[in-house]
Amino acid sequence: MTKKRMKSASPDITVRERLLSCATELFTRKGYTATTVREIVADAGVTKPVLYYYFGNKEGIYLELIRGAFAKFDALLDASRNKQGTATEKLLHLSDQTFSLFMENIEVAKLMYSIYYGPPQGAPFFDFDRYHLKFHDAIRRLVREGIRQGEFQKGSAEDMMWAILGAVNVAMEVQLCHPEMGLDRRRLGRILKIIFRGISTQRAIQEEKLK
Amino acid sequence: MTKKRMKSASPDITVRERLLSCATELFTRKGYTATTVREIVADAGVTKPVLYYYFGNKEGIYLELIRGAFAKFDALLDASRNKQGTATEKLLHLSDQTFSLFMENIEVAKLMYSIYYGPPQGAPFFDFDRYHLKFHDAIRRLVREGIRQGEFQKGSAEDMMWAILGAVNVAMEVQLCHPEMGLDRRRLGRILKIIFRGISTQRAIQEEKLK
DNA sequence: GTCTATAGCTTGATAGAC
DNA sequence: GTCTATCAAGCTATAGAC
Repeated sequence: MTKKRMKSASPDITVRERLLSCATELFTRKGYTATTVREIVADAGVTKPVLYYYFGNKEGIYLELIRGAFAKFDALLDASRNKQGTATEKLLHLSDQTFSLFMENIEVAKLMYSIYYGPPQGAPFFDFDRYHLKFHDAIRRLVREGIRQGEFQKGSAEDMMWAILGAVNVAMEVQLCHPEMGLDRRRLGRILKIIFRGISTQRAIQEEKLK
Repeated sequence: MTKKRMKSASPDITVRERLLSCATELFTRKGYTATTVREIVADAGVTKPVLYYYFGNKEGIYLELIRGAFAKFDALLDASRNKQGTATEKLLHLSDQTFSLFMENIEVAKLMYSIYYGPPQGAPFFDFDRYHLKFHDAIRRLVREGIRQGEFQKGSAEDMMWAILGAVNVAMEVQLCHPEMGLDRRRLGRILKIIFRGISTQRAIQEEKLK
């Protein structure tokens, strides 16, 4: 069984992962169109049929990259629904988890931004907005919960949602382009605290000690 | 003089502006590389030499677009320095003005995002980050002023700056991709009020009535 | 000068041996 | 699962007709 298979002791995950990793790097750096299948397989140290075996075609490996990242995000949103605690705690946790996931997949994130904002490149369509909306909804739901519980002020849940989203969003984008600015998890947490203080009731501020 | 010049009664500004407008639309929709000088002049209803007369070359008309928008932003920052009022008022005003300028130049903004985040397209370099930093600095300066005046809490001006920037930033990006979501000037103002409540001292909250 | 046809290269994709 | 060898479609450049 383990005869001539030294390299694949950890099974074919290695080759597959290496292909995904190289594809991400190239798609991000050169763009989807400008990246050739030949380059990807050369970087991964395999031959073309290997890529076609695992992913079917060029669109396949691209979609796998994107879908893989968003599958993790879906799992994160699911887990968030079962979390215990105050709305503030849940919102902090969701934001932190989302930001961390973004950081773990920063290369894929760069690619997504490039596709989303960049010029048409013939890359297969992916509904990024669907996930934007999912995130909006998750935050809005928790904000409404906080209002119901008397934790947040009675006011526009929509406005509060945008304030929170703005903080998470700016943290992600600064990490994307200026990681040296140090907008890390800890700082994002502090920025969110500012916003929670802005939307909390006096009572909640006393109890939670948001300073 | 006005013999065969009916069209240019409002002088050649019209032609120049029309070229800029058509170039923006094409660069944005198809990308810098994919747009040809031929297409630009065809859309503008002029001939190639007209473009070369006004802008020298393809890079020239591109840089003129970008520089034109940022020149207005520079003027706005200058005007902001001479503004009277509390730090909160100044920050609201600066944010509102910046957002409005963004909206007035939304097509150019789309192009900038496409260049900034998109794949390399051989477009001439422009230092977008310099303007990011200018905006950061302007906000940070006003936040520090607010802290000195006892208007904002003693705390990290950096964190407060990011919270405010996050709101302005998310408003711009939502307008870019989802104008139908209604994140307009008025809503941005309300979102900022939330953040100001989060960073203000109790005294300032009483006086300013940030609810 | 302008146009067109074609040679030659690059690309995504596959067949079949091992 | 991975390789060698090869294909068909699309692009660029240019030779050569007009």
